[in-house]
Amino acid sequence: MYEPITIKDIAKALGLSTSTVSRALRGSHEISADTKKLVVEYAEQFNYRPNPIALSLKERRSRSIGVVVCEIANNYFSQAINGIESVAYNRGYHVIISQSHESYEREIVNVEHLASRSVDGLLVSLSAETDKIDHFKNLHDKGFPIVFFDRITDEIETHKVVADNYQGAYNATQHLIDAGYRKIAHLSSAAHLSISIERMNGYKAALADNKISFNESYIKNCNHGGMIYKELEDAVRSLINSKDKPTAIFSAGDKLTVSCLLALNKFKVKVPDDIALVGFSNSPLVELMNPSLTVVKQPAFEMGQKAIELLINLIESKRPVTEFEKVVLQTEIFERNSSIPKAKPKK
Amino acid sequence: MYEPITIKDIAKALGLSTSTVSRALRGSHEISADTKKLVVEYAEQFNYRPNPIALSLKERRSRSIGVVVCEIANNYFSQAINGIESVAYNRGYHVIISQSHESYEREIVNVEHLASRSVDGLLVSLSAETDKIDHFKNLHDKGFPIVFFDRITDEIETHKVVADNYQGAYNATQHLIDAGYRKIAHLSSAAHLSISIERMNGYKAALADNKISFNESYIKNCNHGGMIYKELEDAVRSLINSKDKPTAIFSAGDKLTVSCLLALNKFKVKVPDDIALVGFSNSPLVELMNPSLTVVKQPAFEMGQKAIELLINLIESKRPVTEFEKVVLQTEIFERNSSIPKAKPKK
DNA sequence: TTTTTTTACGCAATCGTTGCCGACAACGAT
DNA sequence: ATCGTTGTCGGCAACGATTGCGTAAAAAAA
Repeated sequence: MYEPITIKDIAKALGLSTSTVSRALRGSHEISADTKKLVVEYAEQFNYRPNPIALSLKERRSRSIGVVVCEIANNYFSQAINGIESVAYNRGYHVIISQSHESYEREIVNVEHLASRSVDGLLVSLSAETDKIDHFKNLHDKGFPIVFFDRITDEIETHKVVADNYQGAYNATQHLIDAGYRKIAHLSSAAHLSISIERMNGYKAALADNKISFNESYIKNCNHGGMIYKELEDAVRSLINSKDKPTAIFSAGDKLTVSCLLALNKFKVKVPDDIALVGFSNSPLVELMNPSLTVVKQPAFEMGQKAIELLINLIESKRPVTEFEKVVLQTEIFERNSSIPKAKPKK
Repeated sequence: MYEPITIKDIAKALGLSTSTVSRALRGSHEISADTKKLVVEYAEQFNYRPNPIALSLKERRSRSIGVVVCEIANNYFSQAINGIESVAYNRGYHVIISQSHESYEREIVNVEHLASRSVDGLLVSLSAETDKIDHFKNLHDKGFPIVFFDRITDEIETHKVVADNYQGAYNATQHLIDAGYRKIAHLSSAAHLSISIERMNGYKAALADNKISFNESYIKNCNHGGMIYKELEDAVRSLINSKDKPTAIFSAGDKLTVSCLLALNKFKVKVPDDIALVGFSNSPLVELMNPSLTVVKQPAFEMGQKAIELLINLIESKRPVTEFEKVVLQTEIFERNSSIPKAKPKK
């Protein structure tokens, strides 16, 4: 079987003690040049690699961090993970990814699994189902390093990284208004999520600034964040069948935006002629869609980078950190065909 | 700071030895019911969790497996990873994902990093740049468990999981031929990859079976698997500018297919009127594209599941395994608008 | 009562590595 | 010749958990 060489093997082969070998390998000044050379060459020849598990046990840290997201098959998260990885790699950390699939139960299980000493810290974006956060609070109270990104919570004081969801939603809504749409529905994920609240506020503010009254029946929430297609389809159906049918939809999530277009196609609703569509999305493919989608894009890669930087700072900090940072990065809107200016009505 | 409770703490608090505590926790018959109850209740109260790192060191295994893929922001791989995760989770394994970004160097670094005793086995899909596989061979020769999936190699004898790329490519090509296209170009990833070879063979076989002569100039390879857009764009440009311009393109990869459509749009080539397009893709979004894409879809989730099952079997096998399995799963073709039957020419 | 068996627990080694302390030789200074 | 210093290196313990072996006390058998 696969039995890698250890420091003991080297010590035995060379007639030295393990401590001498260890020091020689780490270049300690207490070891003579001759011995060092001997040890280093032997180690190289037999391809010695220090056992990271033994090191973890000794140093009481694993040099790995856990990422808890709802889904990696989501452009926003896979881009964020790329950002996370790029920094983690350079700073000598492993990244362990776990998916909640928007389930509260699975999030708890994953967090427990990761936190029980196999990672040094956690990078978290809450699942859509999660409305209680005791599983994070307990860890955080014990001093376990956690950084939230994207879907954050106010109940825990720690570093946080988010996009400017308010402004992004405001811009999207304003863009629709500028294009001549006034009956704008809002399709969102679970209502309690931070991103949902902020985007909703941006949407409302844009309406208010344009003296458009807010219509409660235009708001549709999908509590499973679009994971369950039927939920989304029902929401879209009720919108297009409502008495005062909206002329545009602003959707607040990657999966929601795309699924919404799917549902509209299915219902033979023409976009943007019958209903315009603008949504949050990080997919590079929306440009190729029929019609090409106007989207608000989050700086996912940068958010991931910033989040893990903050986390590693927490982990490597000598004394307990009490001052926390909230990083807010700007979104960008890409205007395409799904929201081209509305033809003047009733001529 | 965060200092979790250990078996020693329990022993000290209860005036027992660590061995007694350990045995009590694992329900050994050598421990009296009273002592067991005492220990278990104390452990529960203080939320004791065994230190997985100490266990790893003792048992010489980490109960985690490494996944080496080119990119997780790719529908095929994120779906495959979901399959991997679903099985790993149930069998008590962690999954550590690393991305090569199609780079040979990074693949080597990642593999070394993972294999130096932080994972019990490896699930590998080769990067597009990889043409030497010594880094895997060395490990495999030492008895380190590896299972290849998707992009495999013939040079290492172990379990493998692939889609029926030959048949998938054959079907795609035949589909184009049935729709009236005969000048079919083939856009592929690096030529040496197993998937490229198999798909090329399927493509050639379909041409031959329909008595269409093979045209070398219709073959374009992107050695970076579509990671570098310009490479792909150059390939598409040279196809549409060639003397005997093809009327259809069969592309052999997720990123290639989508980028190809992007390039064709950019060059104002109408799909499918000017050039039809069929490609391998696992994106759920191709249905929404303009035009909706005809694709060959791989059973990614199932491939991931099967691959990790085989890997765990290897890891947990008592004696060295010498009989290896090659699992081949069928692809499925979804016919859409990018390959609708060609209008009769020259009327 | 004596011997044997059973019960219930502790001791110490182990996994691979590092930190601390002590040992011992060679050396120059006194 | 003695002392202190410096340069090299080994021994031991520790990180947290498991486990084979040993053994005291209690229970059962003689």
